[in-house]
Amino acid sequence: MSPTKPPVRSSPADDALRKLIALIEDGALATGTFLPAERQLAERWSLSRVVVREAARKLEQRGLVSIRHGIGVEVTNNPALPVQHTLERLLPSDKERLRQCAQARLLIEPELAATAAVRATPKGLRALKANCVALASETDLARSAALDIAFHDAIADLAGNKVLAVMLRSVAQLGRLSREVTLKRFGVGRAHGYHVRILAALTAADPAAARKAMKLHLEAALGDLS
Amino acid sequence: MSPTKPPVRSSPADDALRKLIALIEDGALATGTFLPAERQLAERWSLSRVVVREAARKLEQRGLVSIRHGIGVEVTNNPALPVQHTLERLLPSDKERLRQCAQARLLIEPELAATAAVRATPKGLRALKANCVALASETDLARSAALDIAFHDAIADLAGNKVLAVMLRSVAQLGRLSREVTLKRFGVGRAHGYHVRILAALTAADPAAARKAMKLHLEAALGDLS
DNA sequence: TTGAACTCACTGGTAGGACCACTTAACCGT
DNA sequence: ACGGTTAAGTGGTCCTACCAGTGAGTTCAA
Repeated sequence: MSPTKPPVRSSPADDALRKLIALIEDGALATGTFLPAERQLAERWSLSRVVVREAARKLEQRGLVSIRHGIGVEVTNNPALPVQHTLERLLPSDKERLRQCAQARLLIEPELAATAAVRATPKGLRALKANCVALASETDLARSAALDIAFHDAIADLAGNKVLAVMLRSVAQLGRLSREVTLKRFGVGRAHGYHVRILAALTAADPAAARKAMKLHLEAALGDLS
Repeated sequence: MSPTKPPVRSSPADDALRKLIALIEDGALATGTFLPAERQLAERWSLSRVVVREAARKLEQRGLVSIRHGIGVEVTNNPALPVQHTLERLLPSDKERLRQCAQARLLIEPELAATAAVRATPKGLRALKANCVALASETDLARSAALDIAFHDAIADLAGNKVLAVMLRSVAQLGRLSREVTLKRFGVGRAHGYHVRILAALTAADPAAARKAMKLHLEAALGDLS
């Protein structure tokens, strides 16, 4: 009798998940802001709190939000997080994980740098330069590491390949602590020097030079691990 | 007074998640088998059904299991799945996603092939050969595509870098349908020819030849997209 | 005998209400 | 002005009942 039954496949949980994703991606919920409370969303959408909860959990697993007990659900939008989880599970040994991440970076990043050299925009270059300046005068270790990662992320974004960008971001964040060790041992000066050279190659729109500079940088930084 | 309070941070949900992960990774629950019913696990561990549920959902998001209404929770162990989700969300456009995945594969796979050439074991090579033989005589399109993906996955495993392997697996599965199109248009013959050449290079333990053969294979297959 | 429909006992999915645990900020007495 | 208390907000957990798919066994008619 009712031909609309079979075709529709929506379940309440899927609906809630989709709605939340839409809210976040449409910019209605910017990163750093908080989602409405679970109870509110449940009432507003006429759903039980359970389904809202599960939708939020899925978002958390996908790196879109961060759920904090007693605080709320914060929009983080870190697509690299699920990849990090996967790699941490697959490679429990810190040492081996870092080694393979290093290998991956050595393969991916020089190519990203080369691509970025030909696709860089003035705006992007200015941001990289600002990062370099900030790194030079930064004394706090954690912030230095964050700036370092941001520099590499920005280059990946400039290259325009989101697939490679999210992969790089994942492995880079996984090696975050080891990077702090390196920075502590050698200071930020060495990293800053390499960054400047990479930036120069990008500004000159010289792919070969960018590739080479990035390769040298990584080999120096990653060589410290052994 | 009680110094044991602050240090312990375990929450019921985390406990359940950890227990399930342990069960799966220790081999107590092989892939393809089913987890005990939610109600059973809840009673067995003296937890509410909610926390067991949430643990199962997290496992699903991480690609470890697949939850099916009315059936049960099946262990799948597909670490590439979360990465696929991420990429699908980041690149909604099929065309652009495939283009960037192709670029990523072109960068990663030749290097994996080269590494595999020097690290291949007799057992691994036999498996690859069996895959080649199966592909040659396979007529079903979907199964052919699956064999194709399996061939590339096996090479990634031989290379020994799980980071790159999971990345490759993700992008390869994302391009699964486009691959079926290619296979349909050109038949399995062409793909089989390339695979044979790659296998020969691996058997000869010749990294340069393996790299080149893989590069040719990808360029041929991916060129069909344009 | 065969086969199609039904029944029933599973599975996960949803609902609603009560309460626990954590955070924050406002409040109040010292 | 300070420090502890309180209260209201958040997510976290529990319980119980019920809804919704799935599959196997049963029944009964052709």
